[in-house]
Amino acid sequence: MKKELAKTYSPKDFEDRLYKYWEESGFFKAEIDPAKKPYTIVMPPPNITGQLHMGHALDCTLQDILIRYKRMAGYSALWLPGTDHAALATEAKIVSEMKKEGVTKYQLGREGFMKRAWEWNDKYGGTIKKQQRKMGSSCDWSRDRFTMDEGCSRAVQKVFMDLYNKGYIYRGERIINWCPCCKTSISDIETEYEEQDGFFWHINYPFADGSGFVEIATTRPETLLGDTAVAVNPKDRRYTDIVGKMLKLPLTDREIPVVADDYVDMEFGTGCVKITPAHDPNDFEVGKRHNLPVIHMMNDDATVKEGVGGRYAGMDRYEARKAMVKDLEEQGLLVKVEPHRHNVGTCQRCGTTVEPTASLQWFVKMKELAEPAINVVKSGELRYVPGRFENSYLFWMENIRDWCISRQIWWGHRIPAYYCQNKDCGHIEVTLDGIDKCPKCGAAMVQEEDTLDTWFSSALWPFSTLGWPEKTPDYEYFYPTQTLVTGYDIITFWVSRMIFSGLEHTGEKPFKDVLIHGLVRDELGRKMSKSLGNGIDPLEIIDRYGADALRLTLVTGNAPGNDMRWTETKVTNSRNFINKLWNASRFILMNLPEDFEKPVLPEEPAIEDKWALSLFNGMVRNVTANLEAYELGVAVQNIYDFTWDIFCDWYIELTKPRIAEGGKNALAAQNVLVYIMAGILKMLHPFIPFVTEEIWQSLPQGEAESIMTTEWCRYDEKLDFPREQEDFSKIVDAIRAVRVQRSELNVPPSRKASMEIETKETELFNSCESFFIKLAGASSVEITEKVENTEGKMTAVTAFARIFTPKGELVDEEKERARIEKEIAAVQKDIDFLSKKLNNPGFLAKAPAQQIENERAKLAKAEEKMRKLLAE
RNA sequence: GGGAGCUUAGCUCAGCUGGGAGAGCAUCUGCCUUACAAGCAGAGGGUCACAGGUUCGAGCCCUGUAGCUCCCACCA
Repeated sequence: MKKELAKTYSPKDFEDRLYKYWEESGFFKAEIDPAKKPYTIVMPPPNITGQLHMGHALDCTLQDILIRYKRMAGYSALWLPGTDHAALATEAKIVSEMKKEGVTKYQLGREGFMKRAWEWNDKYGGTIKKQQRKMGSSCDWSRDRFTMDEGCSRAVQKVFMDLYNKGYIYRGERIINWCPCCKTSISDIETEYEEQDGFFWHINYPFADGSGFVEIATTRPETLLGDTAVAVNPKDRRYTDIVGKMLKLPLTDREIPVVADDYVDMEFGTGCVKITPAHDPNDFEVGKRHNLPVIHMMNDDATVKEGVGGRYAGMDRYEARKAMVKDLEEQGLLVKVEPHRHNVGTCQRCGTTVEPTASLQWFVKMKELAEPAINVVKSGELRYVPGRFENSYLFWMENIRDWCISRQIWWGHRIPAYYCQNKDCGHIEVTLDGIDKCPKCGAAMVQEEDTLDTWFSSALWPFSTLGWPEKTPDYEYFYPTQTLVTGYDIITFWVSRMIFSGLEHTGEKPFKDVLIHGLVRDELGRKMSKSLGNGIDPLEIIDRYGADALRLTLVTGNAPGNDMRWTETKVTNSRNFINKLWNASRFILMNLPEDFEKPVLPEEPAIEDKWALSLFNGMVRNVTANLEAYELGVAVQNIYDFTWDIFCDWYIELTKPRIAEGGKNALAAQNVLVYIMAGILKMLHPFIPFVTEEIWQSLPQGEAESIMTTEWCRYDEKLDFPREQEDFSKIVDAIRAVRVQRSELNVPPSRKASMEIETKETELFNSCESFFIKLAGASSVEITEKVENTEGKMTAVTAFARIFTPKGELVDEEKERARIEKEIAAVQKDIDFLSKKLNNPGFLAKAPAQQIENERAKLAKAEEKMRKLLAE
C-alpha cells in the first residue's frame, strides 16, 4: 500500500526530504552510457562571493527543467555544477573584510593572502550550492568543479601557453582602464559609463615665443601635467599657421609642440586638443602617430607623481585639479569654466572613476580568434535562442578589440611568464614548469606578479570541467555540450569567449544552443539591486511558498530572452495551481480500491474517457514540441490548461457519477484517472519536481519508485480519438450553454429544472443524458430529434436546450425572450461575416481549400443555430 | 552616434509558419455542489501605439512616425 497523501499541500513537509532521497539514490549522477545519447549542460558558475538571488533562481530553474526533461526522455543527462573564483570581486571582498581588522593585503604578503582567500573559498564557496539544493537542482554534484581547482588551473596554463606560442598573446603598452581603488587594470567591459555633471575648463596655453595663446578645453585639467602636445585639425584654417610652433605648458617648465591630426573635431570645443598620451586612449594613438613622449603623471592610487608633478606631487587627482585650476586662474590663463555633462567610466566592482592609463599589460590578439566564432553563428551551426541576440553578439565580435587579460591582483591564476633580471638581457620565458635561471644569460628569473582576468578561466569552462586537455572519458562522451543557459547580460563577457575558446582549443563549438533569459525585475520594472534594496530573496519565497511555486512562477508566462516582473500574486497563482494538483490527486486516491496496483486502460473506454485521453495525448505532443523549442513558458501553459480546465473542471466531474455507482464502471474511470494523473505528473515533473514526486509516491502508477527515473510520455496514436473528441465536445458545449442560460436567468444550481434538448444527434445526446443531470442541474432531460437541413445532410450540431421549472413552465419567459433576441443578433453577425467572406471571389480563388472548407462548416453551423433560434 | 527590444483587456504578460483576439490577477453576478473558498459556475472588458503598404485576408510581413527600455561606442 502506497503511503497516504497529506490532507493539505505543505511543501516544507517534503521538499528537503525528497532532495536528500534523490541525492542519496544517485539519480543526479550522469553515467557514460554508449547506448544513450548524451545531453550536457554546464552550469554558469556562480561567484564564490555569491548568495542565491532571483537571477540564479531563474537560471537554475530553466536548466533543471531541460535536464530533468532530457533525463526522462532517455538521454544520459549531465548537468555539471561549479563555482567561479571571481578574481576581482572576491579579492575586493576579502580586502574590505581585512580592512575591518586593520590589515592590508601587503602586510599579509602574497602567500598569506592566498591562504586567506582559499579559506574564504572554503567558507563561502559552498553556501550557494546549498541554496541550489533548496531549488531542487538535479545537478551532478560528484562532478562539481571550481575555476581554480587543479584541473581548471592546468587548462588555463595550457591555454596561455598555446596562445602564447601561436603568437596570440603579447605584452604591450596600451591605454587600459585603471581602477585606483582596486589598484588593477580592468577590461573595457568591466568599465561602466555613467553620465555625470562636470565642467569644461578653457585654458590658454601661451606660445613659447610669447606671441599669444592657444585656447584648449578639457574636462580633466589635472592631466595637463602629462601633456606632450596640442593638436589641431590639419584642415582647420584657423590654425594652419601655428602647426609646428612650440607652446609653454602652464604650471610646468616644459615646452610642447602643436601638431596636426585628423582626430581633432573642428566643431567641438575650441578645435584645439591637449594631447596626454599616457592618460587618454585617443591621445595615446595621436602620440604614437607623432612620436610624442608618454608622460605618466599619476601613481597607481591616482595621486600626482613625484618628478612630473611639481608642487602638486602627492596630491589626489581631484585635489590637484582644484589647486591647479586655482593657480591657472591666478596666472590669468583660465579663460572660462562651463558646466558640461559627460560620460565617466567607473569600475564595475567598486564604482570608482577609472583612470585611463598607458601601461604594460598582457593582451590576447582577438581578430583572428574571433573569425571562426563569427562564422559558426552566421552559418547557424551555433544558435542563440531567441535569435535576436545573435545581432549583438556578432556586432561585438566583428568589432572586437584585443583583450587585456592581466590583472594586478593576487587571487587568480598567476601568469606563467618569467622575466630575466638582467636588464641587458631582458629575456621573457613562458613556461608551465617554472624556471629560475635565464636560458640566455643565466641570470635569475622572476615570475610575473600579475594574474589573469577571471573570464580567462571561465572561457574554458565547458571543456576544462570535463577534463580537457586530457581526453578523459567524460570529455569524449559529454563534450561538446548541448545547451548553455544564461542571461543576456553576460553574452559578451562570457558566452562569446567560450565560443572562440572552444573552437580554438578543442576544434569544436562548446555548445549547440545558447538559451538566453532576461532579468527578473521588481514590481515596478526596476532591476533588483542591493543599493535599491528591492531584491526578493528566493530562499524566503521558498520558505513561504515552496521551491515548486517559485520555479513555476519563474517560467510561467515568460518568453525566452524577455525580462519579467516579480509580483507576489504570480507566486500565489503558482501555489494555487500546485494546490489544485494536490487536491485532484487526493480525490483520485481517496476513492481508489485497496488492491489497485496500476492503471490499465479499459478495453472499451467511455466516450468521455476517450475525449480526455485524446486531449491528454495532444497535450503531450504540444508540451514536448515546446520543450524542444525552448518554449518553456508555453509548454507549462499547455499542461496548466489541460490539468485545470480539462482534467479537473471537466473530467473529474464527469467521472463522479460512475465512481459513486461503484463496480466495473467505477474501476474503468479510476484507471483512466490514474493513468492521466500519472501522465500529468510526469509532464510537470521538470517544472515542479518536488510535489510531483511526493504525489507520485502515493499514486499506484505501477512504474518506478521515483518519478525522476520514469520515462517521458510520448504521443501515442492509440490514444488519438478524433471522433469521440469532437462528439463529446458537443456535449461539453451544450452543458456550457445551459449553464449560461441558468446564470443569465438567475436559476441557481440548487433549483433543478427540466430540460428540452433539440439535436440531430439524439443517440449521442441520449448516451450522455446523465451529464446534464449531474453537471447542468437537470431534473429531467427530453431529447427530441431535429430533422435534416435543406440539403438533407447532417451538419454539425449545436444542441439547443430550454430550461423549464419543475412545473413545466419556461423559466422567466420575458428574460428568455430577451436572451434569445440577443443571441439572434450575435448569430446574424456571424452569418454576415462568414457569407461575406465566402462570397469574396478572391478568397475562393486564393485561399487554401481546407480554409474554405472550415469557413463553410462554420457558416452551416451558424445557419443551423439561427433556424433553431427563429423557431422559438 | 550604432544596434536591439517593447507598445495587445484596468494590471502583469502570452500569441508558433498571416485565416474571426488569449491567460492569470482585478471587476461584476450566483454558488459552502463530500478533492480543492488556495475553490466552483457564469459575465463584462481590446480600432492589438500611430500612419501608409503588400495580401482574398495583417496583432503577426514591409516602410515610416511617436513614446518607453536596454546594449554597444564614447568628442577632448
